[in-house]
Amino acid sequence: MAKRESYHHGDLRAALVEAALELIAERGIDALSVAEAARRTGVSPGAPYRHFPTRLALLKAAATRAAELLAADLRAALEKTANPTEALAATAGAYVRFVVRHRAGFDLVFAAQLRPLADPALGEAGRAVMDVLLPIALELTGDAQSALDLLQQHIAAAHGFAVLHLSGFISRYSPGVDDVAEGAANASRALAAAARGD
Amino acid sequence: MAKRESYHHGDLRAALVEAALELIAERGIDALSVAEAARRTGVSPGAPYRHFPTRLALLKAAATRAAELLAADLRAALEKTANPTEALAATAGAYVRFVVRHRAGFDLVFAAQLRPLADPALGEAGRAVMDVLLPIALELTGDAQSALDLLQQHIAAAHGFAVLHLSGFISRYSPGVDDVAEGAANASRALAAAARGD
DNA sequence: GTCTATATGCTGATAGAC
DNA sequence: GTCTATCAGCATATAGAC
Repeated sequence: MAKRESYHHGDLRAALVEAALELIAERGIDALSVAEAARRTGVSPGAPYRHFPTRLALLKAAATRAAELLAADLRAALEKTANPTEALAATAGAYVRFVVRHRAGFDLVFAAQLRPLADPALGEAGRAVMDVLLPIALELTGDAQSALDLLQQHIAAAHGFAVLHLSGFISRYSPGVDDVAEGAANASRALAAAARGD
Repeated sequence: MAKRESYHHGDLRAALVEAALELIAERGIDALSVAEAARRTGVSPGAPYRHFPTRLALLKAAATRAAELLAADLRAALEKTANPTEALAATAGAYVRFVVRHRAGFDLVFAAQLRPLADPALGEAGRAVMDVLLPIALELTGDAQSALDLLQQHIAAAHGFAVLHLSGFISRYSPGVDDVAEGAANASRALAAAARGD
């Protein structure tokens, strides 16, 4: 359902969200600026306010889009994984790559600042991401509480690898993204093994 | 060795670093502003430039101080730990508490932005932190490479727990810092067990 | 209804004169 | 150290063109 191609853009809203994601990828969440997103989209500084009443609204839209992209990446990583442990490890690697590419992950999608529960689209997108991971953890642990615990550990480890790589700590030991992704995958294998009660 | 108590402060430099750490704790690393640090210290906006040529220099000094405080917290956590696994777990919990309190940890101390290797004081302070953790990992694994791998996993997991708690993700499942610290400690126990080759 | 042009009012990083 | 600029970047508001 494309818009009527009225002005310079058929869909300025979507273009702004894309620009916002690019900006976040380059300079981080805090550096997102409505003015800069407008500049990159080739519109005037006031134009975004037809679509987003405030900077926070644009950030929420970007977070929602990020969650959709993340869920897709995680689902893709799950194809051709043989067992639950390897499935979990695959999502760890995919998550690291996602965060390194977009400079954002669960921290953006679930940022308290965005009140994700108050925004239906964002809340739903976040839930969709969790829905990809929860069945894997459940399969590994059997009961719901242990599954949540494992998932927390798994996500925390992957997120830590990603952000510490970005800030430069991990990269002084393993320079490439591939190494970092593999490191996170190994951590998740270890956590899965422990959760299975080995 | 106090300065000569010339103007309003005996030691403006130290006061500014403290103010910088407070600001970071309240609003995050990106929000550190020289002007605000000056305001809190009760001096004019230009005063800090007598001690720090640039905002980045103040940030480096704050990172150095943070590393010293972190090393002290980790050492304190190690007292009365019975075995290497519990020692590792204890540092995970202490690290989470530190990051939650200061809104900064390894990401600040080793931030590539700060070129920690080019700053002797910061580089040394960062090394001191690692020197607290390395022996524990070595005791667990026996060889250096596995120790580094374990340490990476351990730090990444603890850091992930802390920052995801801060952004609001973890806190929707476990509200208190204590729970989060314990979650990180458990993750490190699992990682240690796997590294020991269970 | 969607945008452009432009302005307001703020905050910050520095610079220079005292 | 102080004070007083300078200059930039941003969020957001408004007026009017299409």
